[in-house]
Amino acid sequence: MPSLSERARPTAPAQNAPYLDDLNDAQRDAVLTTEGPVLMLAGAGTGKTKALTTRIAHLLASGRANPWEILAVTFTNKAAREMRDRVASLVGSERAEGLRWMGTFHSVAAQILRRHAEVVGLKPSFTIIDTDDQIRLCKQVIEAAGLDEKRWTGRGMAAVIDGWKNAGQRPSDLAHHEADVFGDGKAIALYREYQDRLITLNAADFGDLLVHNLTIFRSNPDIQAEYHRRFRYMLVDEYQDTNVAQYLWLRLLAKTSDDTPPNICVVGDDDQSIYGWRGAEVENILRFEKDFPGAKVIRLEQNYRSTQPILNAAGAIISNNKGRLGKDLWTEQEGGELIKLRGVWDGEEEARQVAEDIESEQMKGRSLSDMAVLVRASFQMRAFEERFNTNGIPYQVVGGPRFYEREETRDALAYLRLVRNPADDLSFSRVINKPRRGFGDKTLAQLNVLARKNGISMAAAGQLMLETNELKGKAKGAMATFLLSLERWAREAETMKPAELAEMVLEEAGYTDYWKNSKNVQAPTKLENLKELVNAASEFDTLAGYLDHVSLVAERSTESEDGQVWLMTLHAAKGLEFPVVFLPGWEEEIFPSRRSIDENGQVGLEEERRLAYVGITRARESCRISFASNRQVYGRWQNSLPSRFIDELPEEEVDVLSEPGLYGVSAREMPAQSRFADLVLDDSASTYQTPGWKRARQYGRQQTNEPIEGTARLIASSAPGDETFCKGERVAHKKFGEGTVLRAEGTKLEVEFDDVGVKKVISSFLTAA
DNA sequence: GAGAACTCTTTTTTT
DNA sequence: AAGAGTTCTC
Repeated sequence: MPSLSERARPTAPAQNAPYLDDLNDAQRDAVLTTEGPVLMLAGAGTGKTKALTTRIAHLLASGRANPWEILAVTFTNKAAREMRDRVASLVGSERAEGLRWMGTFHSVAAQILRRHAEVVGLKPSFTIIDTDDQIRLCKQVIEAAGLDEKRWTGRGMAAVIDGWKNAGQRPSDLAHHEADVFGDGKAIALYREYQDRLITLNAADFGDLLVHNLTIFRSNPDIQAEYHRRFRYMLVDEYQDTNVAQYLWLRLLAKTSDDTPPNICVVGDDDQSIYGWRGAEVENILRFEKDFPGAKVIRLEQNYRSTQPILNAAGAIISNNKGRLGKDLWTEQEGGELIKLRGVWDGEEEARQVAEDIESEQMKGRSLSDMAVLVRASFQMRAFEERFNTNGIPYQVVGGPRFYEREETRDALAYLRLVRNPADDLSFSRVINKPRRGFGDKTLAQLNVLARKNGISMAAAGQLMLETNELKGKAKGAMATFLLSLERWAREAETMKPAELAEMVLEEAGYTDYWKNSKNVQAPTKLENLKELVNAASEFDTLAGYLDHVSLVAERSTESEDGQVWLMTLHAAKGLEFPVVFLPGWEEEIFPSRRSIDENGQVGLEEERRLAYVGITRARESCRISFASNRQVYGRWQNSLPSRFIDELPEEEVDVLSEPGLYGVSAREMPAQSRFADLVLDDSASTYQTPGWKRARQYGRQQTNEPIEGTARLIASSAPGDETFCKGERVAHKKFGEGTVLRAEGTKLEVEFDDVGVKKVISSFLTAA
């Protein structure tokens, strides 16, 4: 192996290169420290991608590495694409094209696995199955094991297996007691059976891509060494989101025979680790310096995105987390709008207020696409969509159903997968009777049994049934035709372009006609989608390349439109920024999400808090947080308390816009220590002491320009002197329906509602029934 | 094998 | 509430 000095062959005086000019000191340091391990701790909005891409450009421009010697991994295709584009703009597209090891963890791992598939018992043509197929396969395994399918679901089993794969564990790596986590003590056996079936199917799930890589590297040191030598420089984006398998994978690739420190640069922000629920380990980043002794830690703390109040608010919230590496974001900007906080009566009201705010910003000349509504969970989106529709505000949802998850695209792809890999029984059973060919459940079960018994694929079993004359009448002819077509398509696939092939297969299989003849109202759309699918295939030269693309690039419809408000989850917003950000639904149980805390306690809470941090730091100029007193969840009304994160906001950075008295829970229900307890209407007609309140009252509406129609009414009706109700009386409530008063203390009542159970309410919200 | 009636589930999401 | 999935019925 050539020594470091021989390898380095600078062609340009690096320190003067033009691409270094608009970097700050920390960024420049991150670019120029090319040798040895580097941990780049990059806070939100500190120019991380810039540093990363400039670093790659520098490695190329200075002659330290050829494009194919750089491994650069990200989590999403979007991030990979952005990285490639930005490197291209620095060093030209030819050199950027050569970065063939730049991509997602999964796509790089898939490339490696294709070359060494035999090592783990796969053929290079293996199929990459998605979550849906994974669940279906799990279901089959559960059924075959004779377990109660009600109790043990495919989804549950897939989740357990995913967890193990995220941790890099194969069946043989598991401790015996792990068998108890699922399926009556059969968890490990089920896992093993699942893996066996995958091999028979010549298929790998997403987790396998990484886990098989680990197996390959560990059992073949020469292969491991080959890749280690190849990847002279390694870069990892969003390191805080890596799971154990990815971590081990990186360590294997970075491992030198002589303990030379590897040239690995990881970039991340422990405060933005929000994917723990899918196996990410913040510990990986917290431990980096131990893992890679002598690592240089570079902190990017100058923020180029947000105003000081926004940074202060975000910083105050995140400081409640323990075990952080610690960063302090600062900005050269001065002043800026305070965080606006508003409490409202219910979810609809909240949406109405946000819509009004958006319209008033628009009136001031702000583009709609400069504003984003970021919610904790997607069910919260509906209220906003409805409101935006009634107000005629154009909006775009990020996320949602993906192209490649639709029925018709999955069917079409199943046909193509089957052409490439006849052993793919999942695809086989998906399309064998679509369009109808006269194969019912019976025949399918028969095929399955035969295939299992002989250890052959269902297609082969079909052939066998033809030869033994087990099929009769229509089914016989149909099976013969289908199998012959498959063979023919496979031959054609060798020469035909994927797009032509796809068109031909769908046509000859009768799949296109299937939708043409369908009375389904969506049939025309589905036909459109099929066309689009064929279209997409025309960008690829090989069927293999195309299928890998659709498996690994679950592209969401991301074409951003100008003049549309953004609506997305906090998770989807990571890495993005907007001048105006709305953060609705800051209520206990919703945000922080109850489930998160139930399942992961303090750890879960801290992740929720990081989510709050991510949310606030998306805002450039204006950040508006709101919470509602009542909300409909799963079709039931429930009342809620302001999120604890609201209490963690620094008072001096917050402007409270709510009107007093609108909050419909009693003061008793507020956590006693809450500084915002004052927001709640209480017996003594309340004192409002927080600075925000004082400001709000002092300046009133003139300053905030926030007419609150709905609440004004509510306030008026909750004035003292309201009617009161007695125990046992029947009452009616706008949202909760009718009920009986259980207890009455002044204006505060406990009512048992017929539909929604016992609630504490204030008399002003009730009428006699 | 299709349609109706029923039950169940319901976060965040990439690959 | 609503969608998905399942079961039942014809």
